[in-house]
Amino acid sequence: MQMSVAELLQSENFLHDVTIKGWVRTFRANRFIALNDGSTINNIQCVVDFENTDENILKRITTGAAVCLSGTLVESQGKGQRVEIEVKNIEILGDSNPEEYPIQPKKHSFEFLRENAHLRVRTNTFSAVMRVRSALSFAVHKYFTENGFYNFHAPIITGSDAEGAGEMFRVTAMDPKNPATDENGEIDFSQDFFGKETNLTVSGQLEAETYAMALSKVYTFGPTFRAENSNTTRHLAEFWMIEPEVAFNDLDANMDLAEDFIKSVIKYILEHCKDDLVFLDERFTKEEQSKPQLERSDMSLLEKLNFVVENNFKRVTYTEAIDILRNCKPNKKKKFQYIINEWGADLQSEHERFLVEKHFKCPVILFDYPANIKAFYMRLNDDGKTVRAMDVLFPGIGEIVGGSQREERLDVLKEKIKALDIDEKELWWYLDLRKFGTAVHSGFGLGFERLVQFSTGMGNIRDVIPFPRTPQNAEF
RNA sequence: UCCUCCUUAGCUCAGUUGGUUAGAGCAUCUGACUGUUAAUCAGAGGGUCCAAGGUUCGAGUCCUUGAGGGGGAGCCA
Repeated sequence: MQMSVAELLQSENFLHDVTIKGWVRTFRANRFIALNDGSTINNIQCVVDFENTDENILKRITTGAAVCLSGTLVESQGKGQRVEIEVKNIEILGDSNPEEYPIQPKKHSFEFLRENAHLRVRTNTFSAVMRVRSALSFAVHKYFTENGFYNFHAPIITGSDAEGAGEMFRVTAMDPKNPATDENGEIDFSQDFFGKETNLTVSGQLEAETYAMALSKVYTFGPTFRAENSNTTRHLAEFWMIEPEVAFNDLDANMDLAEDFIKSVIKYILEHCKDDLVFLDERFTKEEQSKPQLERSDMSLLEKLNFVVENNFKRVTYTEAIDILRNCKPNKKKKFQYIINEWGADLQSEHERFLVEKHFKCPVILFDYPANIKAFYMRLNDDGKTVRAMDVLFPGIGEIVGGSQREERLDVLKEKIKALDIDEKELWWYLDLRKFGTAVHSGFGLGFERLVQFSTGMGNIRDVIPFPRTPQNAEF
């Protein structure tokens, strides 16, 4: 009977004739194979009768080798594990030359493992992170499905350049050495594949709005591309974004949704990824201990996750936040790099961090931002100077959600578009939504990798996605 | 894009004020041992000190330029 490591470790009975396939993590004392198949963070100990085993086979049991073992699941004679496999037969499926295999049974730096991203998932940390990532992804679909949302696949290739969410990657089928040109020598996109200039999507929001205005509750969860030259621990050029959009929701309902959604998916992994989270919790604690005392987190990873699930996010208007910041110690003592003097200033990450990590000490939702620092589609408040925007700020990673109530009034939206010098014709279909059966509606974007970062305690966003794409890096 | 730090053995890292033959732990190989938990013990092999140029009697060490990487900032999710 072929079984996974996870199944065997949970087995209540001792079993004869079990077969298991996996990769060797360590081979100790010519006798003990620690075998892992990715089904769990834990290895199963497989005891080889080395005195009666061909020496040529024993030599091929090396770190990284793929093997098929069969034998009996028995109570372990040693400490450290409940059960183990008494091996009767060994088959080497795939050798792993120990002189060349980069993953050793020791601590590697994340930088080194990033260069070996095709092999790094064979380590405890990365396999744990990727299992949690998978569980979170499932929890996202589960939450929305159970709450009456329809999954909507937004296009990856987009023809509108009015999304305003940053630099885009151009999509073209033209020969870069010999592109079609018009009579002035300019590149003529009308001769390109789509007959117009096209890019990879930076957001599915505008398209999601169209679907929300028919299906009421929709969400997209897909790849998103930004050609920004961002070199930080929380930016990727290719990342996965979750964007719900709900007809008839105002900003309050939008904030309720964001908070309930985040709590729900974190609760899901707390219930379903216990072993992985316990491991990541220990890893996180060890890493924190190597940091200077001031920068250390005062909660463990599991404490942070439970805290988020059990406590309400603090909701504060931009105006209130400015008041708090203007009167806080670091501002008065000029400890901030950017001093907050007046209403209207854009908040820097040092200010967001202060509010979340020092002042409120919990997740914070900031809302009602000045109109001029936010996107054109956000609904203008009656005060004429703020918009119904909201950001969810998390400790350690900053902005995890950015969203808003959308401007549903045609005349107001048209004026905004005009003021920002955006070509109205580009957005004809977006404006149609306001012409035909317009309604209050809201939504937000949540960076999936930032959620995985928070959930796993990983410091660098490049370590929570299988193959990170960043400036100057698209290996694998 | 800006600021800052780093680049020495397969990996992680030491290397003093510029001074003879560049070190350690782990890994690998050889041998011993065998109920181990990143096994242990003994021995061996392993280096274009990121690259180019410069200062100097002498450069891993100082200077300049370049490349790659980390952290921070901006942009944002």
